[in-house]
Amino acid sequence: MPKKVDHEQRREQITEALWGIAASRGLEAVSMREVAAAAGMSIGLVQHYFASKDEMLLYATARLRDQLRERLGRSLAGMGSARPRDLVRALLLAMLPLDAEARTATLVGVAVFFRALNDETMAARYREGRALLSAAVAERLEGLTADPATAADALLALTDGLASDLLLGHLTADRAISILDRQIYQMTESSVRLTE
Amino acid sequence: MPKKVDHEQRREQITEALWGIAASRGLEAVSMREVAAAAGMSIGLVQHYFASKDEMLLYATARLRDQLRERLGRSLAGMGSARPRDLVRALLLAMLPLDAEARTATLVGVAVFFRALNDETMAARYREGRALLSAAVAERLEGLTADPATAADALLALTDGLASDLLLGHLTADRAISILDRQIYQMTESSVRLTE
DNA sequence: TCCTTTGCCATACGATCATATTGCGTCCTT
DNA sequence: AAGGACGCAATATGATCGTATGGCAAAGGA
Repeated sequence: MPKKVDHEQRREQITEALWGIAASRGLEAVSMREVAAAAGMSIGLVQHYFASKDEMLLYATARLRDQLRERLGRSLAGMGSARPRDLVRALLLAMLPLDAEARTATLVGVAVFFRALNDETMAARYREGRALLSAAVAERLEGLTADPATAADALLALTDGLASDLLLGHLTADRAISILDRQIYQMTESSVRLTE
Repeated sequence: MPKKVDHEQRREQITEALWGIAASRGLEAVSMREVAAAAGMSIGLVQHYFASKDEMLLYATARLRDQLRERLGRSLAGMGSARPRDLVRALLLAMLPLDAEARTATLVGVAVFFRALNDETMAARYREGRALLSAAVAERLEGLTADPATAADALLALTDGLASDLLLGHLTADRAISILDRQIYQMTESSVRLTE
Protein backbone atom coordinates (compact mmCIF):
# COMPACT_ATOMS: atom_id res chain seq x y z
CA MET A 1 0.00 0.00 0.00
CA PRO A 2 1.26 3.48 -0.89
CA LYS A 3 1.65 6.64 1.08
CA LYS A 4 -0.11 6.63 4.38
CA VAL A 5 -2.25 9.57 5.32
CA ASP A 6 -4.44 9.92 8.37
CA HIS A 7 -7.86 10.14 6.76
CA GLU A 8 -9.57 11.11 9.96
CA GLN A 9 -7.18 13.96 10.50
CA ARG A 10 -7.69 15.24 6.98
CA ARG A 11 -11.44 15.08 7.38
CA GLU A 12 -11.22 16.94 10.64
CA GLN A 13 -9.01 19.57 9.04
CA ILE A 14 -11.56 20.06 6.29
CA THR A 15 -14.37 20.15 8.81
CA GLU A 16 -12.70 22.92 10.77
CA ALA A 17 -12.33 24.99 7.62
CA LEU A 18 -16.01 24.40 6.95
CA TRP A 19 -16.98 25.55 10.44
CA GLY A 20 -14.95 28.68 10.02
CA ILE A 21 -16.82 29.60 6.87
CA ALA A 22 -20.19 28.63 8.28
CA ALA A 23 -19.60 30.70 11.42
CA SER A 24 -18.37 33.79 9.65
CA ARG A 25 -20.49 33.83 6.53
CA GLY A 26 -23.22 31.25 7.04
CA LEU A 27 -23.79 27.71 5.90
CA GLU A 28 -25.00 28.96 2.55
CA ALA A 29 -21.53 30.34 1.88
CA VAL A 30 -20.08 26.87 2.30
CA SER A 31 -19.02 25.52 -1.07
CA MET A 32 -16.46 22.95 -2.05
CA ARG A 33 -14.29 25.73 -3.46
CA GLU A 34 -14.50 27.87 -0.33
CA VAL A 35 -13.80 24.98 1.97
CA ALA A 36 -10.85 23.87 -0.11
CA ALA A 37 -9.44 27.39 -0.17
CA ALA A 38 -9.91 27.85 3.57
CA ALA A 39 -8.27 24.52 4.26
CA GLY A 40 -5.42 25.34 1.89
CA MET A 41 -6.18 22.42 -0.39
CA SER A 42 -7.27 21.83 -3.93
CA ILE A 43 -10.91 21.16 -4.67
CA GLY A 44 -10.00 17.71 -5.85
CA LEU A 45 -8.47 16.87 -2.49
CA VAL A 46 -11.63 17.78 -0.64
CA GLN A 47 -13.51 15.62 -3.11
CA HIS A 48 -11.07 12.85 -2.40
CA TYR A 49 -12.04 12.77 1.26
CA PHE A 50 -15.72 13.54 0.84
CA ALA A 51 -17.46 12.00 -2.13
CA SER A 52 -20.10 14.72 -2.10
CA LYS A 53 -20.96 17.95 -0.39
CA ASP A 54 -23.80 16.26 1.45
CA GLU A 55 -21.43 13.70 2.89
CA MET A 56 -19.16 16.51 4.01
CA LEU A 57 -21.98 18.34 5.73
CA LEU A 58 -23.16 15.15 7.36
CA TYR A 59 -19.73 14.49 8.77
CA ALA A 60 -19.38 18.07 9.93
CA THR A 61 -22.67 17.99 11.83
CA ALA A 62 -21.82 14.65 13.41
CA ARG A 63 -18.55 16.11 14.63
CA LEU A 64 -20.45 19.13 15.91
CA ARG A 65 -22.50 16.88 18.10
CA ASP A 66 -19.34 15.24 19.38
CA GLN A 67 -17.95 18.64 20.20
CA LEU A 68 -21.05 19.66 22.12
CA ARG A 69 -20.88 16.44 24.06
CA GLU A 70 -17.25 17.15 24.89
CA ARG A 71 -18.07 20.67 25.93
CA LEU A 72 -20.83 19.50 28.21
CA GLY A 73 -18.61 16.81 29.68
CA ARG A 74 -15.83 19.30 30.27
CA SER A 75 -18.28 21.63 31.90
CA LEU A 76 -19.49 18.96 34.30
CA ALA A 77 -16.04 17.63 35.03
CA GLY A 78 -14.70 18.41 38.46
CA MET A 79 -18.06 19.30 39.91
CA GLY A 80 -19.40 15.82 40.41
CA SER A 81 -20.31 16.53 44.00
CA ALA A 82 -22.03 19.83 43.31
CA ARG A 83 -25.70 20.33 43.90
CA PRO A 84 -27.90 19.13 41.02
CA ARG A 85 -29.09 22.68 40.51
CA ASP A 86 -25.54 23.78 39.78
CA LEU A 87 -25.07 20.88 37.41
CA VAL A 88 -28.11 21.99 35.45
CA ARG A 89 -26.73 25.50 35.40
CA ALA A 90 -23.40 24.28 34.08
CA LEU A 91 -25.10 22.25 31.36
CA LEU A 92 -27.19 25.15 30.15
CA LEU A 93 -24.37 27.67 30.31
CA ALA A 94 -22.25 25.36 28.20
CA MET A 95 -24.84 25.69 25.46
CA LEU A 96 -24.68 29.47 25.29
CA PRO A 97 -22.33 31.32 22.92
CA LEU A 98 -20.25 32.90 25.66
CA ASP A 99 -16.81 32.54 24.14
CA ALA A 100 -15.44 32.46 20.60
CA GLU A 101 -15.42 28.68 20.34
CA ALA A 102 -18.94 28.37 21.69
CA ARG A 103 -20.08 31.13 19.40
CA THR A 104 -18.79 29.31 16.36
CA ALA A 105 -20.41 26.09 17.52
CA THR A 106 -23.70 27.86 18.16
CA LEU A 107 -23.66 29.55 14.77
CA VAL A 108 -23.05 26.26 13.03
CA GLY A 109 -25.74 24.70 15.20
CA VAL A 110 -28.23 27.33 14.10
CA ALA A 111 -27.26 26.73 10.50
CA VAL A 112 -27.89 23.02 10.96
CA PHE A 113 -31.20 23.70 12.67
CA PHE A 114 -32.19 25.93 9.81
CA ARG A 115 -31.39 23.30 7.26
CA ALA A 116 -33.20 20.69 9.34
CA LEU A 117 -36.41 22.69 8.91
CA ASN A 118 -36.53 21.58 5.28
CA ASP A 119 -34.70 18.28 5.54
CA GLU A 120 -36.50 15.50 7.36
CA THR A 121 -33.34 13.40 7.74
CA MET A 122 -31.57 16.22 9.53
CA ALA A 123 -34.71 17.02 11.50
CA ALA A 124 -34.91 13.49 12.85
CA ARG A 125 -31.26 13.61 13.87
CA TYR A 126 -31.81 16.99 15.51
CA ARG A 127 -34.85 15.81 17.47
CA GLU A 128 -32.93 12.80 18.67
CA GLY A 129 -30.09 14.90 20.04
CA ARG A 130 -32.58 17.28 21.55
CA ALA A 131 -34.39 14.48 23.34
CA LEU A 132 -31.12 13.22 24.79
CA LEU A 133 -30.28 16.69 26.01
CA SER A 134 -33.71 17.12 27.52
CA ALA A 135 -33.38 13.79 29.32
CA ALA A 136 -29.95 14.75 30.66
CA VAL A 137 -31.32 17.95 32.13
CA ALA A 138 -34.47 16.31 33.43
CA GLU A 139 -32.41 13.64 35.15
CA ARG A 140 -30.60 16.25 37.17
CA LEU A 141 -33.83 18.02 38.05
CA GLU A 142 -35.24 14.90 39.63
CA GLY A 143 -36.63 15.70 43.03
CA LEU A 144 -36.06 19.41 42.59
CA THR A 145 -39.24 20.13 40.75
CA ALA A 146 -42.63 18.57 40.30
CA ASP A 147 -42.35 17.75 36.59
CA PRO A 148 -38.67 17.40 35.64
CA ALA A 149 -39.32 16.55 31.99
CA THR A 150 -41.42 19.64 31.41
CA ALA A 151 -39.05 21.80 33.40
CA ALA A 152 -36.15 20.53 31.29
CA ASP A 153 -37.95 21.35 28.06
CA ALA A 154 -38.76 24.80 29.37
CA LEU A 155 -35.17 25.45 30.40
CA LEU A 156 -33.83 24.23 27.09
CA ALA A 157 -36.27 26.37 25.15
CA LEU A 158 -35.26 29.38 27.22
CA THR A 159 -31.59 28.61 26.65
CA ASP A 160 -32.15 28.38 22.91
CA GLY A 161 -33.91 31.71 22.90
CA LEU A 162 -31.16 33.31 24.94
CA ALA A 163 -28.58 31.89 22.56
CA SER A 164 -30.37 33.52 19.63
CA ASP A 165 -30.47 36.86 21.41
CA LEU A 166 -26.80 36.59 22.25
CA LEU A 167 -25.87 35.80 18.66
CA LEU A 168 -27.70 38.84 17.43
CA GLY A 169 -26.42 41.06 20.19
CA HIS A 170 -29.83 41.85 21.60
CA LEU A 171 -28.74 40.67 25.03
CA THR A 172 -25.40 40.92 26.76
CA ALA A 173 -23.77 37.84 28.23
CA ASP A 174 -24.30 39.06 31.78
CA ARG A 175 -27.95 39.69 31.17
CA ALA A 176 -28.52 36.30 29.57
CA ILE A 177 -26.79 34.50 32.41
CA SER A 178 -28.77 36.48 34.93
CA ILE A 179 -32.04 35.54 33.23
CA LEU A 180 -31.05 31.90 33.14
CA ASP A 181 -30.02 31.92 36.79
CA ARG A 182 -33.22 33.53 37.86
CA GLN A 183 -35.16 30.95 35.95
CA ILE A 184 -33.30 27.99 37.42
CA TYR A 185 -33.73 29.48 40.85
CA GLN A 186 -37.43 30.04 40.41
CA MET A 187 -38.04 26.60 39.04
CA THR A 188 -36.32 24.77 41.83
CA GLU A 189 -37.50 27.23 44.46
CA SER A 190 -41.14 27.13 43.54
CA SER A 191 -41.14 23.37 43.53
CA VAL A 192 -39.91 23.36 47.09
CA ARG A 193 -42.76 25.68 47.88
CA LEU A 194 -45.20 23.42 46.10
CA THR A 195 -44.00 20.25 47.75
CA GLU A 196 -43.84 21.62 51.25
CA MET B 1 -50.05 57.72 -18.91
CA PRO B 2 -50.55 54.17 -20.17
CA LYS B 3 -52.10 51.10 -18.63
CA LYS B 4 -52.64 51.36 -14.92
CA VAL B 5 -51.58 48.53 -12.69
CA ASP B 6 -51.62 48.47 -8.92
CA HIS B 7 -47.93 48.19 -8.14
CA GLU B 8 -48.48 47.54 -4.48
CA GLN B 9 -50.79 44.66 -5.23
CA ARG B 10 -48.30 43.12 -7.65
CA ARG B 11 -45.54 43.42 -5.10
CA GLU B 12 -47.70 41.81 -2.48
CA GLN B 13 -48.57 38.99 -4.84
CA ILE B 14 -44.89 38.36 -5.49
CA THR B 15 -44.15 38.56 -1.79
CA GLU B 16 -46.70 35.90 -0.98
CA ALA B 17 -45.17 33.58 -3.54
CA LEU B 18 -41.79 34.24 -1.94
CA TRP B 19 -43.11 33.38 1.50
CA GLY B 20 -44.57 30.15 0.24
CA ILE B 21 -41.21 29.07 -1.11
CA ALA B 22 -39.30 30.26 1.94
CA ALA B 23 -41.66 28.43 4.26
CA SER B 24 -41.70 25.15 2.37
CA ARG B 25 -38.13 24.94 1.13
CA GLY B 26 -36.18 27.59 2.95
CA LEU B 27 -34.98 31.04 2.06
CA GLU B 28 -32.05 29.56 0.20
CA ALA B 29 -34.49 28.06 -2.29
CA VAL B 30 -35.83 31.52 -3.08
CA SER B 31 -34.64 32.56 -6.51
CA MET B 32 -36.07 34.96 -9.03
CA ARG B 33 -37.03 32.04 -11.22
CA GLU B 34 -38.74 30.14 -8.42
CA VAL B 35 -40.62 33.16 -7.20
CA ALA B 36 -41.76 34.01 -10.71
CA ALA B 37 -42.94 30.45 -11.29
CA ALA B 38 -44.77 30.31 -7.96
CA ALA B 39 -46.45 33.64 -8.68
CA GLY B 40 -47.36 32.54 -12.19
CA MET B 41 -45.34 35.30 -13.80
CA SER B 42 -42.37 35.64 -16.05
CA ILE B 43 -38.98 36.36 -14.57
CA GLY B 44 -38.94 39.69 -16.33
CA LEU B 45 -42.13 40.76 -14.60
CA VAL B 46 -40.70 40.09 -11.19
CA GLN B 47 -37.67 42.10 -12.22
CA HIS B 48 -40.00 44.84 -13.32
CA TYR B 49 -41.39 45.26 -9.82
CA PHE B 50 -38.20 44.56 -7.92
CA ALA B 51 -35.00 45.89 -9.40
CA SER B 52 -32.94 43.30 -7.59
CA LYS B 53 -33.31 40.23 -5.44
CA ASP B 54 -32.11 42.11 -2.40
CA GLU B 55 -34.80 44.72 -2.87
CA MET B 56 -37.37 41.94 -3.10
CA LEU B 57 -36.16 40.32 0.11
CA LEU B 58 -36.11 43.67 1.85
CA TYR B 59 -39.70 44.34 0.89
CA ALA B 60 -40.76 40.85 1.88
CA THR B 61 -39.25 41.16 5.34
CA ALA B 62 -40.78 44.58 5.85
CA ARG B 63 -44.17 43.15 4.99
CA LEU B 64 -43.50 40.27 7.36
CA ARG B 65 -43.08 42.73 10.17
CA ASP B 66 -46.35 44.40 9.20
CA GLN B 67 -48.07 41.05 9.27
CA LEU B 68 -46.75 40.25 12.73
CA ARG B 69 -47.94 43.62 13.92
CA GLU B 70 -51.38 42.89 12.49
CA ARG B 71 -51.44 39.47 14.09
CA LEU B 72 -50.55 40.90 17.47
CA GLY B 73 -53.13 43.63 17.11
CA ARG B 74 -55.79 41.12 16.12
CA SER B 75 -54.84 38.99 19.07
CA LEU B 76 -55.22 41.88 21.50
CA ALA B 77 -58.40 43.16 19.92
CA GLY B 78 -61.54 42.65 21.96
CA MET B 79 -59.72 41.97 25.19
CA GLY B 80 -58.86 45.48 26.11
CA SER B 81 -60.24 45.08 29.60
CA ALA B 82 -58.54 41.78 30.31
CA ARG B 83 -55.96 41.40 33.02
CA PRO B 84 -52.45 42.43 31.92
CA ARG B 85 -51.29 38.89 32.50
CA ASP B 86 -53.74 37.64 29.88
CA LEU B 87 -52.64 40.34 27.46
CA VAL B 88 -49.06 39.15 27.79
CA ARG B 89 -50.22 35.62 27.22
CA ALA B 90 -52.09 36.65 24.09
CA LEU B 91 -49.05 38.48 22.75
CA LEU B 92 -46.73 35.57 23.26
CA LEU B 93 -49.16 32.99 21.92
CA ALA B 94 -49.55 35.07 18.77
CA MET B 95 -45.85 34.59 18.15
CA LEU B 96 -45.98 30.81 18.23
CA PRO B 97 -46.50 28.72 15.07
CA LEU B 98 -49.83 27.31 16.15
CA ASP B 99 -51.67 27.47 12.83
CA ALA B 100 -50.66 27.26 9.20
CA GLU B 101 -50.41 30.99 8.67
CA ALA B 102 -48.39 31.50 11.81
CA ARG B 103 -46.17 28.59 10.87
CA THR B 104 -45.34 30.15 7.54
CA ALA B 105 -44.65 33.47 9.18
CA THR B 106 -42.43 31.85 11.79
CA LEU B 107 -40.50 29.90 9.19
CA VAL B 108 -39.86 33.03 7.18
CA GLY B 109 -38.93 34.82 10.37
CA VAL B 110 -36.38 32.15 11.19
CA ALA B 111 -34.99 32.45 7.68
CA VAL B 112 -34.66 36.19 8.11
CA PHE B 113 -33.04 35.72 11.51
CA PHE B 114 -30.60 33.29 9.97
CA ARG B 115 -29.63 35.70 7.26
CA ALA B 116 -29.37 38.51 9.79
CA LEU B 117 -26.59 36.57 11.51
CA ASN B 118 -24.30 37.43 8.61
CA ASP B 119 -25.89 40.66 7.45
CA GLU B 120 -25.46 43.62 9.75
CA THR B 121 -28.17 45.66 8.02
CA MET B 122 -30.73 42.94 8.61
CA ALA B 123 -29.40 42.36 12.12
CA ALA B 124 -29.95 45.99 13.03
CA ARG B 125 -33.49 45.85 11.71
CA TYR B 126 -34.11 42.63 13.62
CA ARG B 127 -32.80 44.03 16.89
CA GLU B 128 -34.97 47.09 16.47
CA GLY B 129 -38.13 45.04 16.06
CA ARG B 130 -37.08 42.86 18.94
CA ALA B 131 -36.61 45.83 21.22
CA LEU B 132 -40.07 47.12 20.34
CA LEU B 133 -41.57 43.75 21.11
CA SER B 134 -39.72 43.53 24.38
CA ALA B 135 -40.95 46.97 25.35
CA ALA B 136 -44.53 46.03 24.47
CA VAL B 137 -44.40 42.99 26.72
CA ALA B 138 -42.60 44.81 29.51
CA GLU B 139 -45.20 47.56 29.44
CA ARG B 140 -47.92 45.06 30.20
CA LEU B 141 -45.89 43.46 32.96
CA GLU B 142 -45.60 46.74 34.80
CA GLY B 143 -46.49 46.24 38.42
CA LEU B 144 -46.84 42.51 38.03
CA THR B 145 -43.20 41.69 38.51
CA ALA B 146 -40.17 43.32 40.04
CA ASP B 147 -38.17 43.84 36.83
CA PRO B 148 -40.56 44.03 33.85
CA ALA B 149 -37.83 44.59 31.25
CA THR B 150 -35.89 41.52 32.27
CA ALA B 151 -39.03 39.47 32.62
CA ALA B 152 -40.07 40.49 29.13
CA ASP B 153 -36.74 39.46 27.66
CA ALA B 154 -36.95 36.16 29.46
CA LEU B 155 -40.47 35.49 28.22
CA LEU B 156 -39.54 36.42 24.66
CA ALA B 157 -36.49 34.18 24.75
CA LEU B 158 -38.62 31.34 26.04
CA THR B 159 -41.19 31.96 23.33
CA ASP B 160 -38.51 31.89 20.66
CA GLY B 161 -37.18 28.61 21.96
CA LEU B 162 -40.65 27.12 22.09
CA ALA B 163 -41.28 28.27 18.54
CA SER B 164 -38.14 26.47 17.39
CA ASP B 165 -39.21 23.29 19.13
CA LEU B 166 -42.64 23.54 17.60
CA LEU B 167 -41.25 24.01 14.11
CA LEU B 168 -39.11 20.91 14.45
CA GLY B 169 -41.86 18.90 16.10
CA HIS B 170 -39.97 18.32 19.30
CA LEU B 171 -42.85 19.73 21.30
CA THR B 172 -46.58 19.53 20.71
CA ALA B 173 -48.67 22.68 20.68
CA ASP B 174 -50.38 21.75 23.94
CA ARG B 175 -47.10 21.18 25.66
CA ALA B 176 -45.58 24.44 24.45
CA ILE B 177 -48.62 26.42 25.56
CA SER B 178 -48.59 24.70 28.91
CA ILE B 179 -44.92 25.58 29.42
CA LEU B 180 -45.58 29.17 28.46
CA ASP B 181 -48.58 29.42 30.77
CA ARG B 182 -46.67 27.97 33.67
CA GLN B 183 -43.89 30.45 33.07
CA ILE B 184 -46.19 33.44 32.91
CA TYR B 185 -47.91 32.24 36.04
CA GLN B 186 -44.67 31.74 37.93
CA MET B 187 -43.31 35.09 36.93
CA THR B 188 -46.30 37.08 38.00
CA GLU B 189 -46.99 34.83 40.98
CA SER B 190 -43.48 34.85 42.35
CA SER B 191 -43.31 38.60 42.13
CA VAL B 192 -46.40 38.84 44.26
CA ARG B 193 -44.65 36.59 46.71
CA LEU B 194 -41.52 38.73 46.60
CA THR B 195 -43.35 41.98 47.00
CA GLU B 196 -45.64 40.88 49.78
C1' DT C 1 -54.30 59.56 -35.13
C1' DC C 2 -49.84 59.19 -33.68
C1' DC C 3 -46.37 58.69 -30.34
C1' DT C 4 -44.53 58.16 -25.99
C1' DT C 5 -44.76 55.65 -21.97
C1' DT C 6 -45.51 51.50 -19.62
C1' DG C 7 -46.43 46.41 -18.81
C1' DC C 8 -44.55 42.43 -19.97
C1' DC C 9 -41.87 38.67 -22.10
C1' DA C 10 -37.98 36.07 -24.11
C1' DT C 11 -33.49 35.47 -24.19
C1' DA C 12 -28.64 36.27 -23.45
C1' DC C 13 -24.54 36.78 -20.42
C1' DG C 14 -21.22 35.93 -17.08
C1' DA C 15 -20.46 33.96 -12.66
C1' DT C 16 -20.57 30.17 -9.54
C1' DC C 17 -21.90 25.86 -8.18
C1' DA C 18 -21.34 20.40 -7.48
C1' DT C 19 -19.37 16.94 -9.59
C1' DA C 20 -16.91 13.92 -13.19
C1' DT C 21 -12.81 13.00 -15.61
C1' DT C 22 -8.09 12.66 -16.51
C1' DG C 23 -3.40 12.54 -15.43
C1' DC C 24 0.74 12.39 -12.80
C1' DG C 25 4.06 11.67 -9.18
C1' DT C 26 5.09 8.71 -5.20
C1' DC C 27 5.35 5.21 -2.10
C1' DC C 28 4.47 0.36 -0.53
C1' DT C 29 4.46 -4.33 -1.79
C1' DT C 30 6.17 -8.16 -3.95
C1' DA D 1 13.10 -2.99 -9.20
C1' DA D 2 8.80 -3.07 -11.03
C1' DG D 3 4.04 -2.24 -10.83
C1' DG D 4 -0.14 -1.01 -9.00
C1' DA D 5 -2.65 1.62 -5.68
C1' DC D 6 -3.15 5.87 -3.70
C1' DG D 7 -2.58 11.13 -2.79
C1' DC D 8 -3.45 14.95 -5.12
C1' DA D 9 -4.21 18.44 -8.76
C1' DA D 10 -6.08 20.51 -12.95
C1' DT D 11 -9.69 20.96 -15.80
C1' DA D 12 -14.18 19.89 -18.06
C1' DT D 13 -19.24 19.64 -17.76
C1' DG D 14 -23.72 20.95 -17.23
C1' DA D 15 -26.91 23.19 -14.20
C1' DT D 16 -28.54 27.33 -11.95
C1' DC D 17 -27.99 31.74 -10.39
C1' DG D 18 -28.80 37.23 -10.68
C1' DT D 19 -29.11 40.49 -13.91
C1' DA D 20 -28.94 43.01 -18.47
C1' DT D 21 -30.99 43.75 -22.89
C1' DG D 22 -34.16 44.18 -26.75
C1' DG D 23 -38.56 43.86 -28.49
C1' DC D 24 -43.61 43.87 -28.68
C1' DA D 25 -48.42 45.06 -27.39
C1' DA D 26 -51.37 48.28 -25.50
C1' DA D 27 -53.04 52.46 -23.60
C1' DG D 28 -53.70 57.33 -22.95
C1' DG D 29 -52.37 62.29 -23.93
C1' DA D 30 -51.05 65.28 -27.94
